[in-house]
Amino acid sequence: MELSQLRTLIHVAELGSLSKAADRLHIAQPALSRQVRMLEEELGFALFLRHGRGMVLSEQGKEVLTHAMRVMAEIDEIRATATPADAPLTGEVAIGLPPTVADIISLPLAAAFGKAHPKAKLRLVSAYTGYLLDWMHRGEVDVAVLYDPRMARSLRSRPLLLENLFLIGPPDAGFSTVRAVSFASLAGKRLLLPSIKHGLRIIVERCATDAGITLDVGIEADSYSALKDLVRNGHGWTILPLAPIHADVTAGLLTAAPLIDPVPVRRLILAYPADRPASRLARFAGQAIEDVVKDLVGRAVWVGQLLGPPP
Amino acid sequence: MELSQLRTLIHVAELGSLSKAADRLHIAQPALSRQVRMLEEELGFALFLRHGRGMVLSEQGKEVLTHAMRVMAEIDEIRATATPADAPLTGEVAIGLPPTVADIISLPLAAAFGKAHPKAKLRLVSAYTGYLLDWMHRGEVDVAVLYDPRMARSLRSRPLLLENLFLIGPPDAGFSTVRAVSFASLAGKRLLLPSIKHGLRIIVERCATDAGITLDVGIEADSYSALKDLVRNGHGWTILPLAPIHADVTAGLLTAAPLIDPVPVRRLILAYPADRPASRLARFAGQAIEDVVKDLVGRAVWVGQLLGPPP
DNA sequence: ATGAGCTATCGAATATCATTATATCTGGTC
DNA sequence: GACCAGATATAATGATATTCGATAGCTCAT
Repeated sequence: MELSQLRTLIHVAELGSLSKAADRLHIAQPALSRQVRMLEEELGFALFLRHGRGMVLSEQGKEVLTHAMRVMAEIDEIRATATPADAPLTGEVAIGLPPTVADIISLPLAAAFGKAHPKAKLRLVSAYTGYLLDWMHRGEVDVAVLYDPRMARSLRSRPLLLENLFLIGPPDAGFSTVRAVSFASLAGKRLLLPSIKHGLRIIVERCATDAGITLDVGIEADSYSALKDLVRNGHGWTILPLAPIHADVTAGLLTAAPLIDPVPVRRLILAYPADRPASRLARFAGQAIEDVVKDLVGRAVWVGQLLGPPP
Repeated sequence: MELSQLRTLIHVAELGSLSKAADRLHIAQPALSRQVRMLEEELGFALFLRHGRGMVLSEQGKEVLTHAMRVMAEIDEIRATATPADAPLTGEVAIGLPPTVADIISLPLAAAFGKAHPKAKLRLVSAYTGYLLDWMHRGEVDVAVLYDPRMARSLRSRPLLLENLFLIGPPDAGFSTVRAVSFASLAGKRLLLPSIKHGLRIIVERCATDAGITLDVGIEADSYSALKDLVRNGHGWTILPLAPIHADVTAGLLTAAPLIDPVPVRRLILAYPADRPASRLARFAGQAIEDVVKDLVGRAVWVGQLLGPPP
């Protein structure tokens, strides 16, 4: 088995054609034909199914492909060993972020990448934790911030932040971040919250139960920018982390107050896929996220308790 | 970069000598010299430090080595793709087990391997969770059963079993597995327990606190076979999972009773290293362990609650 | 039916790699 | 301090593999 054969496999599988792959790799097509054939002979089964217009991976071929891609990732790591740890890297990394988190850290994160690895291609994927989990397993996302799914069995994760949730109202509600509001006082107040499918809603409902009240939810909105707009226009209050609406608060468009008795908190984790080692860029991304979060918490833009990993 | 170069790197690094590696690989020494040199030229740094009696890895070389080994593991997986999922595999796998667990599952585990993969080399490593964690990180263990360390950040783990701990006494204590004993009734009784460093002792102490009593620990013994012998000879009672002493109980050498109020339980997890994908053999080992545990619990040899992973 | 587009095969040219023989280096020993 | 043993590096050579261009054979779409 040769590395060139694996590389050929990867490109042919992607392009679905020997000739196209030959074109891309700048080597003649018969060479690729031979490489594929030899690999198939060595393994004893067909990697591709030929059909007059090209070739597609067989089932076993798909499995081999995943391993081949891992091999190439390792080879890249070996090449990267040459360069010092903080040298600019190239390549791609996909970072998954929940929408509320993306809003607040996308900018500083991109800045950190621009400074440290200007040639690296950054893909910021904003989606709900459920989707992110799925994409992570499928290898389309390399690192992600998740709301603790408590079933991180196929993930490698480290705790990131225990973020406090704030009561958000329009300016005339007169909330202040230094004057806490008890959860019980929400009884009877009209609230705007995401639907029960959201982790955030579940947390809020549990707090309501603990406080011995039931919530009066006027409107359910899953989009949090919709929530913001509705609150700003006086349709009620909502409960969100402070970070993504911090700018609105300082601009006087919204007001926010800490909640207590109980304090609603949401646990954020930083997760890597467990079925393959994280690339250098992915590790850098994770570190950068931690740094950004630390900075935001230090500047009280994001309110919560930093969770370092156990030493 | 070629696979042969990486294989050479691995063997030379292990043997510390080009000539010895040449001997083992059945190729001439200059060939290896050339391969190493070419790899070094491609990477642009020294993989080995030459010193008249051989060569040792440089710091960067060590890092490259870990990647090279992963590459080889992936190549092995590709080769294994050829054979159907349940075909006999070859190779090696190291399984880490806490002593009490090793005692009860080593035999059926070895039997399962003998039947399914007779040519595979099995290494059963029996040690405390702390050591197993360490060895797992260093790549010397491929799968392990652990007492939940609750800090499995660099592990991929799945819950295995919530095992109940039993009160163990000599035959004349007259315990029965169908007659529960309350924790509170242990007050004033002479107990033999492992030292506080052990997870088991911590659990027992917490239960004692919950039950509002303090334990009278006569002898501390970390070796659990020593514990068994001491109990058998009337030096006191101890608290252990049922499984490893099940044979003694059926043989009438010891008696055991379930404890309640509270029920002391220990959480077992099945863990794989997270920094590299598990090999087929490792996955088989994990599956075999789950099967064995399931069987033992079904036959009431091991008393506890099976913890399937969430679907 | 026919042509476009693809893969498989063949032989010659080329490049690559392993081998043998030998030179060079290093570290310990007398 | 010179020598020797054991190890790595180098050179020349021959065997082996790989690539390339040309071409045959196949499949699908028009």
